Formats: sequence, structure tokens, C-alpha cells
Amino acid sequence: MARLAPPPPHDPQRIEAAVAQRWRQDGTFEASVSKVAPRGSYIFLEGPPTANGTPGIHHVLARTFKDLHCRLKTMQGYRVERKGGWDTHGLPVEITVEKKLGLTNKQQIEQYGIAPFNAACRESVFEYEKQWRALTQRMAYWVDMDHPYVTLEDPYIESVWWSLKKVADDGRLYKGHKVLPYCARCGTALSSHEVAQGYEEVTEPSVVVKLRLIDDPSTSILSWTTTPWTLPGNVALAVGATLPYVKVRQPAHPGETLILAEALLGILRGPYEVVDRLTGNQLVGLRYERLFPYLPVDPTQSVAQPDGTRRPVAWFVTAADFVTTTEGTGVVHTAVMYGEDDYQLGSALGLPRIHTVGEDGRFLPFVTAFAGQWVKDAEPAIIADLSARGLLYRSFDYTHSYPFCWRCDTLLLYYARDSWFIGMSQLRERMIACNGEVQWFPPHLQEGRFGDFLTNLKDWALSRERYWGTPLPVWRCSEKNCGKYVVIGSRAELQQRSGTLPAELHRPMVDAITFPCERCGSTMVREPYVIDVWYDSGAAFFAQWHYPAAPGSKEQLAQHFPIDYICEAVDQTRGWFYTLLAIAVLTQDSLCYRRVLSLGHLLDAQGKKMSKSRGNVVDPWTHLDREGADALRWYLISGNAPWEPMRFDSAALGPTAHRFLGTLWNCYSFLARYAALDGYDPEIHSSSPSEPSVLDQWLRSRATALISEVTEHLQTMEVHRAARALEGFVVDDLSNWYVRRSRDRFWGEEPLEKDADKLAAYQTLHKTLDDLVRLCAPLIPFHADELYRLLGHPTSVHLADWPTLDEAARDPTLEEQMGLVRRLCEAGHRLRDRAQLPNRQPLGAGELTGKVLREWRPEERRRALERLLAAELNVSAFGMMVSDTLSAHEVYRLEPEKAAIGPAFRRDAPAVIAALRSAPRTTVDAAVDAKTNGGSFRLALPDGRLVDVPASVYVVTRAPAEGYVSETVEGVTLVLDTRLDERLLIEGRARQVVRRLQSLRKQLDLPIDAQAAAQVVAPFAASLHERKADMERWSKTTIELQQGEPPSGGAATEVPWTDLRDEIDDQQVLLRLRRI
RNA sequence: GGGCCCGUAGCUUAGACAGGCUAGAGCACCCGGCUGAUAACCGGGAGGUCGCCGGUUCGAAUCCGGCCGGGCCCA
Repeated sequence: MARLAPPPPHDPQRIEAAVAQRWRQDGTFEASVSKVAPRGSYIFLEGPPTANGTPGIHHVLARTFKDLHCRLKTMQGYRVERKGGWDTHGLPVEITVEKKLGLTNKQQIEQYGIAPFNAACRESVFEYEKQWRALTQRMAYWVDMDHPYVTLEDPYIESVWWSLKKVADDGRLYKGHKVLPYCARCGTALSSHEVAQGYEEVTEPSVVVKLRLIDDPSTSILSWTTTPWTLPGNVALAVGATLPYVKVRQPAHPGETLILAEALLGILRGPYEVVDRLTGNQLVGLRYERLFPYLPVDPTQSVAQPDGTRRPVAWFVTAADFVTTTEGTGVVHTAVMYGEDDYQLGSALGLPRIHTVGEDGRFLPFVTAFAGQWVKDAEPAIIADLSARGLLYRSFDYTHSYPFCWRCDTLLLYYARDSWFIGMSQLRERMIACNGEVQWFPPHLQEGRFGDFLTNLKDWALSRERYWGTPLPVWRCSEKNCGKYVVIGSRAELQQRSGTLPAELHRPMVDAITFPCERCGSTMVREPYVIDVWYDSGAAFFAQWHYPAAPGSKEQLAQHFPIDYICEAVDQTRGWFYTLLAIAVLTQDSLCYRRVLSLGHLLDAQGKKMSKSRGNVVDPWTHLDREGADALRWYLISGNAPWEPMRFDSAALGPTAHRFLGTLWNCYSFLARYAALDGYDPEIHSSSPSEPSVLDQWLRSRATALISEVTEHLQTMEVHRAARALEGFVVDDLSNWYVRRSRDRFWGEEPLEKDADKLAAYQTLHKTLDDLVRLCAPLIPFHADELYRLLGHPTSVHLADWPTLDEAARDPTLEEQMGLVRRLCEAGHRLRDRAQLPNRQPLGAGELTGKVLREWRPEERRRALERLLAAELNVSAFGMMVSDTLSAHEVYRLEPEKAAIGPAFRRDAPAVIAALRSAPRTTVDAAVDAKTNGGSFRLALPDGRLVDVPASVYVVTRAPAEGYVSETVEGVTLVLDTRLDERLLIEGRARQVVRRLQSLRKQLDLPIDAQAAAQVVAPFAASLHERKADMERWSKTTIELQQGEPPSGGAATEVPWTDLRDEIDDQQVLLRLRRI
């Protein structure tokens, strides 16, 4: 430590550049990770971003929360390693490259060549890495970007392969179907965000068909569908088990009985009669005649069920919980291959899974009537066919929103495709149990969105029919009758089986690898899929170490698992937050992370989502270059809770951040400015004996409270509360009370060694700033570090310890007392304002009355607090009344409650009223006492009789006496004497002169301790003679007083004088100042 | 279409779980004051259908239901 230097001006850009420079030079980040960590490791995992786009302001938000928590834990004594990572695979990358290359579908990509296409993808994902690095550094996100994990690298992929083999070995990897939105023209399934782009309102024919019961052909069940092309594939009907259904007869359909949900009778045409009521359960098991005879299934067959009974192979009624009565007939037609719900239901029941439609969207040959027709084109014929056979109840146009291919505008079909799955649904209970041990921020996600998701957990559709991704490591025997498959878990295994290794573990190189089937000797070829990119990032917790193939990776994983803290935006709930947990349960049978912070999204100033198409995105550099990184960070964290969506208002950022950063800087400036004059040196002086004043004790108590508050809020991720506590402390307690009320103490002329009070002020302010700067360090790392060094430390604040709690410094009583003093100050300012007495005008006397005050102990503390109040209110001194309640400078009157007094005193009432109104002071005192404590007092009537007067029959009014003003705050009455005598007026003028001299000095940019000379020409100048010494001391200026009117204006300023003409108390004055 | 979160002054928000003062603060605005640390601060003013409607209750910003708007996720 060393003497404090005079303060530099607050220049965020300069500060942040200088601090960043020091961090680079000193290797501060590396030092913070390698320093002694008494509390062990705290494991953080970086969610990898994709560098194929420029980083936006929302990345700054997420990275601020990642960073601040890691910095906090480091200061609290943990080792927090921060390995960077890049997410490099996936459809978004492919789409970017497709656009760049002018390709629009898969056929074109394959024509172009998978190898060059993937090479372009590889290049694309690092296109903006430089910008990412620059932003990361500029915003002070400490993460190791020199040794990141990268999902496209062979070691990473090999780790992923290892885990998939483990999944397969556990019997959880299987091939099935997934119903996906599928574009038959492009020959590809679309991902959800592609589908989301293509919804359109369409009007299509929908049909209500009659399905005749086998046991009673005169009765039909009505079912409604908006996709008539799926009817040839119908295999079952679904009803709601507990929903009410009805049987109806209609004159228009003689001899027929129709069944539908009671709630949907409105779909019927013409009059009807309800002949029976039943619930869905009573329909379950009924068999019906199939609409079309094409499916190669014998309808008379039956199949065994798990419970030993047999049921028909298809075409019967079953119950399903997705059936509703919002529209249609309450009976859902099920075509297993053409709907998500249908497929789930079909799989659960073991219904035949047979396509009626080919991958080209045309009916297959065995559907003879419509073979080769595009499904939508075949619909009129299908409807006509049903109508001709009397199976159509009615047909009508229906308008709804339906997805189309965003590339070619073709109607998408929900179509079952081959797909590889991970059997997550069997792990549901384990997933829920692990999730139960996670600490979620905000907590509602645990049971809410995430918990709900786990409750409805479905198998993970892992495979993608794409190119740029981790190849699915499954090889399948090309001999159809064999069908054996193997999962490869490492490069070594691949080499051992095939005798060769691909140049890299990507398509198309891995596709070229084949090897003989160990069962039948045919050739095994790779299943041509890549895997869901979410699996890549969810594998990061082990794949970042190249586990298990790399030497030492087992130890790495053991030391870095489970993760203590992860943090991403809320959209990762079903993304990364899920895949991490899923893969941890699959491979480790464990939870993955102990604490997860899910951040709200950034919206624009109007509360709309930020998006490129809307043109409302904010470039982080706008603010990094203007207000700086700490200002941006502060704005992002102090606005509202981290998990709530936040409106980003560029115009509000500056003032919001400056209020805190500027005031904080200024508190330091104040200290440094005087410390330089007084030669305060923390190393020498910080522990010298001193006499802490009541103000010092109060500040230390508040600072201690702050430490505990900030620590608590940061622990519970309520960062905004921590920020508000810090801001409140800095602006209100430190700057606006402690520093303001301590200015005189620092201004004293005695040297430090002789002025114990001044020394105490330095020590208190220095110590408090020291604590404060540590508390701020995770939030505003640049400013905190700069201030920490300016306060005399040789190293970085980020290597320092988190402030410890000194419970002995807490004094809640004192904080309460000071609170009252400050509220009394406010009242005093209010009184002055009303009496039109500027604060600069000294007042002769004031008075405080109140039991509360009188009970303050020790006596010395009470006096000290009174002196604070007197100084703030510019009153010479306060008197303290002996009475608990009555002031000497207020007039009290007893006013009768007329409605009560008559009944109480009857014919004496007029006398009592008169006596009350003219009661002497001692009687009033007693009356006030009775009023306060309840009861009664003795009143002397005019005729001499004494009566007991209960408190209920009168009220006490109070008013300040002539020449006084008063106000009562929490039982304490503050009275100010507003009468000004000559002495006070002169003193007021003296202070007004000094104030103007000070502003002249400031105008001339004079150093605070530089001497100057002044002339004061005024009609009242002579009266200031006795105040001259004080004025000179206050202003550090030698003063010459000249009695008389100042010469009329217009005279040019004579060098070296600087003139100021003004009015004081309506009188013209001329002030002239020059340097010496 | 479904689930979850959110809606308080022009802006940012406290209060909501445990219903009860005149819904409290900060920014910005207007008037006045203080200021040799301060873009600070102090006093006063103006600004609110607590998204809307209904219910429960003696009493609702708060609890319940419905609707509207925003966001996220899933269809």
C-alpha cells in the first residue's frame, strides 16, 4: 500500500482499457484460477455458443451472469475453472451455408457433394470467432478461449460415440418411426423452427364419415377429419373414456343410428332425436367395418394382448386422453403413420404400422383406386368414393392454420419416418428424481415447465437425415434378412473392425467405411444419419475432456462432475438443460448440475422480441464504446430479476449506470483528493488508534449490513437486489450522508497525527470503500479493480477475498437512531423551505422534544447525533426540553368535543368549556398527558371547583409560537426559531460571499488548497469584518473588504482580476478574485 | 391449439407466497434550495381505472375464474 494519489477523473473507457491491459500483462485470470483455493473446486460449465453469427446483446447478458457468479465464487475461496466451448454442428449452420451456396434442397446438396458442403460448414462456424473473442474480452467475461472444447473435433465426436455405445449397450438405442412434418417434394423432414416459419391459413374440405359397427350394421360411429387422404390408412377410432356420448336418429337417415359426443351434436344436419346416452368407455372395444380394403391386413385376425386376452388386429374403438370435444364428433380417426398422437397410440396398442403413401407423397400401388396420385389431389376422389358407398355423413370446408414448406411452399405431411431413438421414457422416474436435487433459479421451473416436460417425457428422436453433424455410429448389415447392427464406440474399435480410419469422423468419410457382418458375412454400412445437435452440447460435461479415450480424462471427469453451476437463457429449458440431465442419467446415472440459472429474454424498449427482421436488435458495441462494459453490465443486472424478461432501453442505460458508477467513483475521488493533501497512507494510518465518531460507527454498521445483504442476494441469484442494495448504500448512505456530513472533518487544518477525528474519518471511509469495491467486483469488474488499486492494493481485487462479516460492527439501534435523525433533517429542510429560509442562512436556535430522544443512551451519543442534525440544518444549537411531549415554542390549546362534553357535564358544560380554553400551561401539560396515556386530568373551573375531565371530551391543538416553525416526526417535535437578528444576517451574508468566491475559484480551476486573493465590494462589506477570518479560512482566500456600492457595471475586468457581479439580500455586490 | 412466466405513473420497479395505513420508490418533467466531491443531493408539485371483466370477502394490486396483451416452450 502507499499514499493515495490525487484522483483521476472518471473516464470509463480509460479505466477499462487500463485494467484490461493489466489483466493481460499480469495473467490475472490465470492467477485467479490457480491461486490457493481453501474451499476447493467450484465447477462451472460453459454452454457453448455458435460462432457462425455475430454475438448480440443477449449474449452479453448471459455471459455477465456466468461471469459474475464465477468471480464471486473465486473471491469466496473456490477454484473456478472456466473452459470455453464452441457448438459447431446443426441445421442452422447448414441453412446458412445453403443460402451462401445457393442450394435449396437436399438433392442439390448431394449433387454439390457432401464433402465440399461440410467443408463450407466447418469454415462457417468460425467465421465470427474474432468478434466473439473481442466481445468476450471487452465485456470482461473471463473464460479460457485458448483451450476450448469444440464439438466438431474428432476427440469430441469420439466421446459422443462412446456415450452412444453405452446407451446402446444398456439397450436404450432403437430404431423406430417418428412422425415429422415432411416435405414430399424436397424429400426431407423439417425441424420445428423451419415448420414455424411456414404456417398459413388454409380452407380445405373436411369430412364426417360413418363407420358401421360390425355387430350392428344399422349403427354407425361418426368421425371427423380435415385430412381425408389419411382415411385409407385408418386402423382405429379413439374416444374419450369419460366423455358423454349419445345415440341419435334422424329423419334424413331412416333406419340408421349414429353415435357421437353429446357436446358436439351441433355438427349434425337436420333434426335429430337422442335415443340413448353412454360414456366413451361403453364404446371401447366395438369393432367397425373398415372404410377401404387396401391395407394388407386380414381384418378377421386377432392378436394376443399382454393380459392374455385377444383383440382384433385393427378397426376397433379405443380410448385416448387426447380426445376432446372442442370440435369434430369426439371420435378421432386414427391413421398410425400420419399423426403424432396416432403413432403414439398405435405403438402403445400394437396396431399395424403400414404406409399407404410413399415418400413422394403419392399413394402406393396397393391402394389401387388412388395409386400414384398426390394425396391432396386424390381427396375429391376419396370423398366421392365414400359418398357413393353411403359412408359419408357430410363434407364441409374448414379453415385452419397448417404448415407449408418454407422453401417450396408445398403442403407438409405429418409422415412417419425411420428414426433412431433413445428410450428416455423408461428413465422418467430417475430423471424426475435427479431433477428434484437440482436448485433451480427461478424455482418454479423445477416443478413447472421443466418438471412438466419430464412428467411427459418421450423417447428422444436422435437421428437427423442431414449432413453436418456428429455421425450416428451405427452400422447395419446390408443383407435385409440379417439386419444385424453394431454401435461403434471409439476410433480404435472402428479401425479394429474395418482395418482403416476415416480422415475425420464426419460425413462423407465415415459413410465410406464398411466391414463384414460378423453374423452373416455381408457388408455392414453406416446408417446415413447424423445426430441431434443438442446431443453434442449435452455431452459437453465429459466430451470436453475427450473422455474416456484420452489419458487422464477419467480423473478430469471425476474432478469436474457433477457441475455446480450453469447458466443460460430460458429457451434452453428443453434444450441444453434437458440434454445435459438426460445424458448424465444415461451415462452416469446421476444429476448433472446442482444449480441452474435460467435467464429471461431481452426485449426491446417497447417490450417486443429483439429480432433481425424487426430491426430492433441492439449492437453491444454501441454501449461498450459509449458507456463502457461495467455500465452495460450494471444496466443488465440491476433492472430486474435475472429470470424475468427485460426491456432494453438504450437511452436509459447511461443515466442508470452513471448514478451508481459516477457516485461510487466520486466517493473515492473525495477521499483521494483530501488524502493527497493530508498525506493519508493506508499502510501507515489504517490501523493507527483513532476515535471513531458516531457517524463512523453508523457507517461501519451499515457497511456490515450491506456485506451480509449482498452476499445473501448473490447466493440466491437475486442479483438485482444485490445491485439495488449496493446502489442504495453508495448513493444514499455513503455519498449523501456520510461524506456530506464528514466534509468539515476532512477540511480541518490540523495534521492527521493531531486530529484523531479526522484520522477516524479517513480510516472509516477507506475501509468502507475497500469493502464496497470487493462487493462490487463480480458485477463491475473493471471499476472495482481500478478502485481497488487506487485504494492502495498492489494486486487485483479479483484475487482478493470476499469481505468478511464483523458482527460486532453491527449496531441496529444506532441505525434506527440515525434513521430518525435523517428524517428529522428532512423535516427541517421542509420547515426552512416553507419559512423561506435558505439553508445557507444560519439560524439561532432550535428545539427537540420527545420521549424517544430523551431515552437515547449514552448521553454522549445523543449529543453527537444532535450535533449532526444541527450542522445539517445550519442551526447554532438545539435545546432539549424536559417535558416529554410539550415544546416551549409551541402554543397548545384544549378544544372541547362539544358532542361529548354536554352529556358529561350537563349544566357545568359551559364552565368546563371556558376553563379548557383558558387553561394555564401546567393544566395543559396534564391534559396532554391524559390524552397520551388515557385517563383524565383535574381542571379548575372559574368558580374554583375542581372537576375530573376525561380524555374523550377534548382535543389538543398545537401550533408553533410566533416566530417559530415546527413539525413532529415519529413522536419527536422539531422546532426552528425563524427570527433573524443582525448577527445571523451578517453570518448568512458571509456565507453567501464565500459561496460565490468558491464558485469563482472553481471557474479559475484553482487547486483546492491554492491560496488566492479577493476584493469584496458591497454596501454591507464593513459589517463582515468580524467574520473575515472565518471567511478566509473557509475559502482559502485572502479577503479585502470595501464598503460601498460597487461601481456601475460595464467596467472591463482588470487583469489579473476575475470579476463576479451579483446580488446578495437585494444588494449589489462585486467580487474580484486573483491567484497569488 | 396446449403449458409456463409476465402485465402497478411516460420509463424502471416495491408491495403479491401469509388480503387490512392515503399503492411506496427511482429516472424523466415543473417550481424552489444546497453544492470546492458528485451527471449527486434536499424540499415541494404534477403524474396511477394496480391490463380488463366477474367472483370470494366487512375489505382485493394481493385469493379464485374468465378475457386481453407480451414473452418463452411445445403443437
